[in-house]
Amino acid sequence: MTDDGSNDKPGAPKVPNVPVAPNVTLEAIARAAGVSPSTVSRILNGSARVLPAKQQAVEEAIARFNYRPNVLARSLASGRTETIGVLTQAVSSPFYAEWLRGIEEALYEPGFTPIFVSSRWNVAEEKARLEQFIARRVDGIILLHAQLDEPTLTDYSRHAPMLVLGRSVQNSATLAGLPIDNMQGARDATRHLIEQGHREIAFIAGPASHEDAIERLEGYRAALEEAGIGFDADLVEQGDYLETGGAAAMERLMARHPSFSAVFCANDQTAYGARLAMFRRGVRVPDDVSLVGFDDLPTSSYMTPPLTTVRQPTYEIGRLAAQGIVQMIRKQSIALSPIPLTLVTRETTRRITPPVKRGDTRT
Amino acid sequence: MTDDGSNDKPGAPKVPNVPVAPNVTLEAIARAAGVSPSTVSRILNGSARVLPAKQQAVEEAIARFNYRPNVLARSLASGRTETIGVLTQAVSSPFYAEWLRGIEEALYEPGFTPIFVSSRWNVAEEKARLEQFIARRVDGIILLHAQLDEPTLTDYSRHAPMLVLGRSVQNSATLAGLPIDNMQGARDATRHLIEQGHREIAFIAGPASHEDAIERLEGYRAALEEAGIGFDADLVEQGDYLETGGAAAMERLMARHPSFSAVFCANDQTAYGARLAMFRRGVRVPDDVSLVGFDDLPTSSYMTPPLTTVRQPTYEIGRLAAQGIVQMIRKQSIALSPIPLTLVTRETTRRITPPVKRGDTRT
DNA sequence: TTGTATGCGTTATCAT
DNA sequence: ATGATAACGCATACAA
Repeated sequence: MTDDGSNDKPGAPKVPNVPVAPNVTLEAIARAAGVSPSTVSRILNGSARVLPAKQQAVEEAIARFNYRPNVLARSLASGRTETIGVLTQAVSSPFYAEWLRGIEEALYEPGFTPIFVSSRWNVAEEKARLEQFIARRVDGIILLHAQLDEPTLTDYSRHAPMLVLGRSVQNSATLAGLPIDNMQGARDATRHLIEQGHREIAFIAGPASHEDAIERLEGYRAALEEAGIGFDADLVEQGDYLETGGAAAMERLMARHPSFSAVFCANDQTAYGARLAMFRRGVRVPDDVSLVGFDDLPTSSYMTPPLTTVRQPTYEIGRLAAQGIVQMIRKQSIALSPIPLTLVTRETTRRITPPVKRGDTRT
Repeated sequence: MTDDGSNDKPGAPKVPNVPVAPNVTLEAIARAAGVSPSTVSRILNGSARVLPAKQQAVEEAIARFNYRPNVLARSLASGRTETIGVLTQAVSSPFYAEWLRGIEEALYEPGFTPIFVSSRWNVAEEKARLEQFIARRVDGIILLHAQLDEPTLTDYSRHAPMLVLGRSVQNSATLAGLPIDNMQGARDATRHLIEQGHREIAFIAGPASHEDAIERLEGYRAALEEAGIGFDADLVEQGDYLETGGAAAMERLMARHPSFSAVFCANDQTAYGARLAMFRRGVRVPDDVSLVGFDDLPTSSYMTPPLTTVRQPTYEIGRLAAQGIVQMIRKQSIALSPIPLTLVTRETTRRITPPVKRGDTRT
């Protein structure tokens, strides 16, 4: 294993011989310092007072051998892994990025390490990944948009406390949900359009299998109805939360029903696609058509023009989730209130009725 | 631990009682199936033939108890963790997203699990994370843009084989680099601009501390010089690889030296910022100024207009890296050739000289 | 083919 | 305060 012997590769330069000893054990440290393994363990964990002299000797030995405790052995013995399983639908989605960052940063201080995996929008894989977490004996689990049904989640939560983001569940000591108010966000966005004078407002929906996509559709519908405009199914096109779907939906919309003055997209990626489709057709935003997205991805403020959208405070949500799961692990009770979303008015929407009274038209 | 006893919370509905047994051990399975622990182990790992009868009995017991082997114990005993440490500079950067996806997917088949962490562009943290990997006894390590010096890397590679993406190192059995040809990519991009008739080509650089940022600057310079145009330091502004830096640099550029006809940005994010700055000033792209980025982020093809940029096949690089590290773990030799980059010509660049001869001007 | 015994590197429970 | 000693849950060399 530890042969640092003859390099048979001719011409391979001698690498500088740096002192990081492989596989030093706690026992070796104990021997070197002339104490018992337990003492070393105690010093490592600060779990008891030790004579300064021995403390010194041990610390010196640790430094000299560059000793690193074996996390596996430690976890096996202690029953704690200091590890949080984080399940996303897709690690690479720009939408999850900020969540992950929030989680990672907030987990750093209390000393937990996140393990990120993705289920690739696949329920079977979601289940497999959860079982992997359990097999790894994670101390807690954070789910981003779980698709599994609640009984199953409750079931898994018996192994480790679980926090589900973007979903409301029957809260217990080991299972909690942090709902996000998609309905309200979508309603606010639509209201904004209505206030700007828009009446024919198209909607490009997300996948019908997503709870939040449905909620956003409902928010759109609710705002329409409360304004007395009424919902027109003809103005709704199906997207898939991706740019390609947004572009395709927009094409269909323009072909079928070209009279709308505004489009509300179920998420920003969809809006990107829609924007491109309009650009191709020479439709100007916002001069000809107003455009609103949902999520406020980092790049949305750099679109041309910058996209008006509904902001999810994902980084903050991530932090909240991390703090929450740690509290659950420590068996402290937590109170999670639904996350409100806020409309960020940028430059893809425009008023199409004459401004009311002596309107001071600041956007 | 396993008290599923009285809920003291009044009104809490009885959750469906689902059968996932906590902490079943291999030994319990052995007992239930009437065989020895080793037999169970053998069946689990397929490490030896067993009588079909016993095989059946064991499998049935496993199913009945919903048994999941404890990964920690298994790893501690076997010395293998089936785990790959993946160090990024920032999990949330759109730039790393596709790499992670490639790595994750390619690691899936051989049965390895990636552990993603980020060092947040901090060398000290990079080191800390690496030591964490070692403490976790990962079987291999993939580094995305390591900042640590080569001797240190070589040192760490004694614990687990390491693969460094975007960098060339002295290859050995345990340390390998997969360089990316930034210089070539930048030169191609600049050449493209030159071929389009541009002479005054500005450059917004990346952070000087980044090797690849320097290479890109060199590529830009090389193309200029080989075309006899010559490098003009006055046309170079400092960016930071982020949108904000790109916007600020563009502002300075326009104020200081407004005569350029094209801008080449060290990465796409910088280009996004530059694009916005021009939009604000009413400078049209590509009519007034041509714009080229670097990286080809997923959203770049949805910019308005879609961004001409240098494409890094990140997903494929991720897959390559994953396959490579597995081979190194299996002590197979690998050959990594530098990754070539390709220019993706989209719509932010435009020819500013009359087309040569009967030019058929397809973009 | 199968079972027994030992080890993996810690933590934790005892005494002392 | 410190040191033996027994878990932790599994793999594996060895014996049968």
